[in-house]
Amino acid sequence: MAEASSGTPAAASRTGGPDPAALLAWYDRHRRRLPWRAEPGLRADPYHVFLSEIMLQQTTVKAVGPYFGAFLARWPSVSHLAAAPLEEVLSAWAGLGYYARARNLHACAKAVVDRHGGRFPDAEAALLDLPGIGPYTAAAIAAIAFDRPASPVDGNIERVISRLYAIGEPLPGAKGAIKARAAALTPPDRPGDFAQAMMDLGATICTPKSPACSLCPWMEPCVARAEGDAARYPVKAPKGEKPRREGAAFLAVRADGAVLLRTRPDKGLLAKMTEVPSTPWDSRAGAKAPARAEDHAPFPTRWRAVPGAVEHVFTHFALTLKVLRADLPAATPAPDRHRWVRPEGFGREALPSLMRKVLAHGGVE
DNA sequence: CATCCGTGGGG
DNA sequence: TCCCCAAGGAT
Repeated sequence: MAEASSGTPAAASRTGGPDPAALLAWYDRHRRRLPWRAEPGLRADPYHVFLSEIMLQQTTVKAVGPYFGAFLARWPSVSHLAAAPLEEVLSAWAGLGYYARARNLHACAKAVVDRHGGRFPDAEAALLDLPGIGPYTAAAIAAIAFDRPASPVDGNIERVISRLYAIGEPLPGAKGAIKARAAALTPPDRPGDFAQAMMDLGATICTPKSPACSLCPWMEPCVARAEGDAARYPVKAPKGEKPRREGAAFLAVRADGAVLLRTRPDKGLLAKMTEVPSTPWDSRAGAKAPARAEDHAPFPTRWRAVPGAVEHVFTHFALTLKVLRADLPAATPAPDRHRWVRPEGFGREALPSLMRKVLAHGGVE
């Protein structure tokens, strides 16, 4: 066991396996500079690591950048974030998607303050107990922020490991084997850098479609590369069809420019986010005698169809939304649980991208 | 273990 | 155009 885990090039050539030191050397030369990362050799702020890791879940580095900066400027510490109203966190998060992350981010900040005195725990198990922090994020924070011997496995690392060892079992079944391989490779001295090195390798060299194997520090030990087609890993289970739903949104616009909005329910899709009132979204297959859209209108008036429609794709279904617009006097009152909001106030609303599309399609803003 | 949960960009 | 994907978690 001791010889297999020694990270010297000699040991690697003896065993034929990948050498962690080779990857770390590559990382020291080619690491990405990212807003949440510390300078080489320094340890990143746990709050920065936490915030970035939550934002980066299923989300690209490019998309996260502006949000990370805005959050850090507005809430410089976990205590500031914990003290913020949830509505403000949601409106700041609007557009980034997966809004349960924002709710959990806020709940987690409060838990860190309440249960840990405002300091993040450094133990993986304690991190795992926090809302919104799962196996990946717990290991990532432990390794990156505290240099604890943890082995986070994200999509990048799944891809790198599955190619390195040519793991033919499809995901997600292969996750256990991949995690075991990753843990076995993790060097005890630089676990945080090693995790980030694997992610950088996956993001810049060992990419999903056409990996740049000739530039890879692990080209020689990579079994998939030796087979000749690294891109066929990781093997994944086939995906099902994406159903389609449709509905209509009611864009009521007052003479003073205010638009009628409301807050979505506490659970489910876009929970607690702001929406333009709309009909339920029905799957078009089973709807044979759909009720008239006007039956779901916030109030009876002359609704006029805006030409065209809004198309939006969620993770598990695609949506076509017609927009019905009505122009009303400035004195029109808001129905129960609705509110009038002028465009200057949109920035304080938790408007998801779909609702931005609806507003734009209806000629607002 | 399967499903739900957003969004925007790239091949 | 369409499909895939991006530092996953909760239930």
